[in-house]
Amino acid sequence: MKQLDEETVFLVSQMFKALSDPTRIRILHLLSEGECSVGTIVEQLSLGQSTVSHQLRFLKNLRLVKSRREGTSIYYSPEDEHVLEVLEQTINHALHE
Amino acid sequence: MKQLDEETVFLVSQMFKALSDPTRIRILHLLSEGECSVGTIVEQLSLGQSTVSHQLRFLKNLRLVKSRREGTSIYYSPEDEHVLEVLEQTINHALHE
DNA sequence: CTATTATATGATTATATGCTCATATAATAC
DNA sequence: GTATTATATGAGCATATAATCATATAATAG
Repeated sequence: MKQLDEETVFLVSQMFKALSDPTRIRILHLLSEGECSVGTIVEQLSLGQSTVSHQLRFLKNLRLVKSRREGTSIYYSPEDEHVLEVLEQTINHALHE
Repeated sequence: MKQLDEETVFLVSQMFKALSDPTRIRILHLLSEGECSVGTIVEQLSLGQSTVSHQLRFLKNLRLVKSRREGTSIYYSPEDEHVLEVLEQTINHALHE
């Protein structure tokens, strides 16, 4: 794997950009423990509703989370196993250093 | 591992921020194949000398690379095995999808 | 000492990012 | 239909980021 083509580098950078923001890290980490409605995320993480919605849209555009509607609530859960693994791996690494 | 403390989240976000920029990804990937002088990086990746120096400083501050001087040249190499693993893992993931 | 080569640094600028506020949409209850 | 609840979206703003340019530093050659 000598030279990286531009598209690959861009894709990889996008993946890591998703994980480079504290708010998104906290949301993904929470979702790694199980599906949550937007409201639950807002409560659990003490974030603004708008902030959470914006970040969820960001994560959904990258296909890192998926959602389903149930009545007036929308439930989110992780969609990309690899990214979740990398996140949890790195959290453990940070915790045990 | 229920709640993440603020410092851990910040550390993790910093790690991923380092990997979230195409230029830094290309530099780290190149270094993963072996030690390089600044000039070599500039040539191999067709980047500005100043750009490379700035990004190397960024990576060095996060202890992701180390350097040694040899005459007027300075040679850089990766320092954090874990981050390098995560990077190569994700590059492979991106390539094979 | 001066000149040359390699690298680092500071300032500037353009763009990207993330939050907040206000408003819009969607589903349900009445 | 209106009211309520849950979520999404657009605009604005403040801050962060990354590239470029010019200049500074460090090591060596002469």
